[in-house]
Amino acid sequence: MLLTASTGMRRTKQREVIVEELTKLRTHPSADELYEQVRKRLPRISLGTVYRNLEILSREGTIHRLELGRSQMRFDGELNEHQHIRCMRCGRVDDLSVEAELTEHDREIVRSMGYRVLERWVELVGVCPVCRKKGTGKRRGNERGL
Amino acid sequence: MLLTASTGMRRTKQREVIVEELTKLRTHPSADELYEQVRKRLPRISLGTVYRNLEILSREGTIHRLELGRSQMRFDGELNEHQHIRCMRCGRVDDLSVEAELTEHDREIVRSMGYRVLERWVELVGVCPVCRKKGTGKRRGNERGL
DNA sequence: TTTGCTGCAAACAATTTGCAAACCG
DNA sequence: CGGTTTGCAAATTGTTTGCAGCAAA
Repeated sequence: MLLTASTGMRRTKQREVIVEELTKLRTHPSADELYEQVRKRLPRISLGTVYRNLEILSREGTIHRLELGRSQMRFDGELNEHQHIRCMRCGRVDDLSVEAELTEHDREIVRSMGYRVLERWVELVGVCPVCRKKGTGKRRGNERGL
Repeated sequence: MLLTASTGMRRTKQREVIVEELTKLRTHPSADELYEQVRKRLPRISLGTVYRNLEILSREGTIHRLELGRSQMRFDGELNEHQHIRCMRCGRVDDLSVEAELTEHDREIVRSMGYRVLERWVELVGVCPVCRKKGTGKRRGNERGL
């Protein structure tokens, strides 16, 4: 496991197993699913511990938190609108119009997986101008820019 | 407002105002934000009514529910992984490797908006092979396929 | 008059937090 | 030892649901 020194993070059995099982699973598990998996090796671990570690580990850049699940749903009166840019700090969502069409090759991949695609969702995640002015605040481990 | 006839939907003041305010707001409001807005015109409306209407209206295709907010967060031990395909019926998420690079023109647009982009998220939403076999179930208003 | 719809409150589900004990360095 | 981390339980937050009365069609 990376990052134990400078960050003040400690190496605990729980954290170790959480990372191991998460790396092993290739299913993008939810916190709860991962909890069930980890529990097979550490029956007395609590769900809260799993949540706390996922939070810390993703902040340190050891794991990745799929930002698709922001806690709130959002609605739009405009139909056929699937491109947005979202601020990861304040949750603000703005419209966007970028290309990102699927190639025929892409379609073929999807077909071969047996999926029927109904929506294409392109979302850029970043920091909005307002939050950028407010200064850094809580930064992610691997902030690089695209 | 569309769709009142065949669907058995009724035209109520609440529904009318909800659609009006949602169309007026260009901010992709959360249910709660929309509730606050609607309350200025209908002070006695309940949050439950707003939720129920958003559900009905999006099922009928009058508004769009941004699927970015599925209720659970998901985690990944693999970093730099941002392309997925998700089943809208069962929530299953599979890896995917499609193009969808940003063009230089796209980058310019984003820059001009003042955003700093840290993640590019491409998600295809559809129906997975398992759910397709299970048959149609609850269908969306405007299912077309991409 | 027949359902669908509403307000209200209670129920749920995912996640977070307070606290005292246990543990890492 | 001193600060982190843990297990547990209670608290929060966003969303859904049961119900009795109200109101469109």
